[in-house]
Amino acid sequence: MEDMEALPVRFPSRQHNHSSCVNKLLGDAEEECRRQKLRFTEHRRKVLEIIASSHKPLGAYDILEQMNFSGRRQAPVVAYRALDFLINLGLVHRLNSLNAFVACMAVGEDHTAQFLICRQCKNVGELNSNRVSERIEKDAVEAGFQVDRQLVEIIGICFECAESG
Amino acid sequence: MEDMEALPVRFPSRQHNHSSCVNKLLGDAEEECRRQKLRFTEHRRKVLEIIASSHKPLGAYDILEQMNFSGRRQAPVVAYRALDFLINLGLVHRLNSLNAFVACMAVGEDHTAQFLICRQCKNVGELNSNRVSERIEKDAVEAGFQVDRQLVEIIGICFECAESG
DNA sequence: CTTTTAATGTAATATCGTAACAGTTTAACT
DNA sequence: AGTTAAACTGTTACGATATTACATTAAAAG
Repeated sequence: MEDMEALPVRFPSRQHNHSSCVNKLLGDAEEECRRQKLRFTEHRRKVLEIIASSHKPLGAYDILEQMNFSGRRQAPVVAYRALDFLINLGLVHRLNSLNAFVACMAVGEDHTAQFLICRQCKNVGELNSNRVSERIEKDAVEAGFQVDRQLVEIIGICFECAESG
Repeated sequence: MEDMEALPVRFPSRQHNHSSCVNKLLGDAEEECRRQKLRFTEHRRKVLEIIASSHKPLGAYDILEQMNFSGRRQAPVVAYRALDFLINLGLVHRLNSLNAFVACMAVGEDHTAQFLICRQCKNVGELNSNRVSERIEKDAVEAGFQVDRQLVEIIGICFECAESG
């Protein structure tokens, strides 16, 4: 028997308002850092803000370009350090097939994620299907493998691009 | 009701014989190229041979190191060109989380693959679970996404490593 | 046997990511 | 407050991964 619950999925629609995403995410980050007694420093805030302002994945060097605080160019390591922190907190995800980063769309929900990458508009959505993650877990175990982590990236065409040809 | 067929999975055991893998794969490659009227050149053969001789994923530069034909070092692009060719033929897979390449273990079976990456011994196995790929396909479609390609990498501990501590 | 297509050789360069280490800030503890 | 330990930052240098561009050669198709 199929599970009939609605499938949690977030795919950014074309005209949706980024600034509310950004604010929500910054708020979540602050709260999470307070809870875990971690420091939400300027670099970290800035990087999160940059990533959250785009639903297209950004490379580390794209992010760097937007970090020129006082005309001064930051060293790559600055971006990577902030990214590592944000990824560990679960606020940012890394897309391995693109060497790029996106903001998490389901912060704090203790979710597994599968990424939906539209090869036309380049937007990235997040599918949070427990059915998928459980299926992978079960089959891996059946094959004698102990799973730590799943990386699932799905390349294709999003709803809006399919409609508009 | 669950599908009770055996789950196709290939994980290289520690003492298995590489040279038979290599020979099988080279044979498959030749046949496939004949069928598709493609050229199985020296570079391509050599790269496939190198990759097939290892069940640990190899980086492009690892492969290059083993391509020094006449003491002469090849340019990176030589390896990448051969890799592209072999990947398109389905003889080699790319592991995005490692920037590395492994030989396909199920050539010609028209399979989808999920990769099992042991973080201890670094060996990589191939799980060919239609249940997984169909679950992903279904859920993505339900989420309004048209799937072209799935990239699934599973990080964990393989059977042999789990046993031997 | 010539035309066209595919593959190679070669150099240069772009892109992505990390190591190492000195200096500074912050938190925690007398 | 003053001291210590831990975390963060600044800076330089470098390593690893991957692609572009273009001239040349080899193979297949006509």
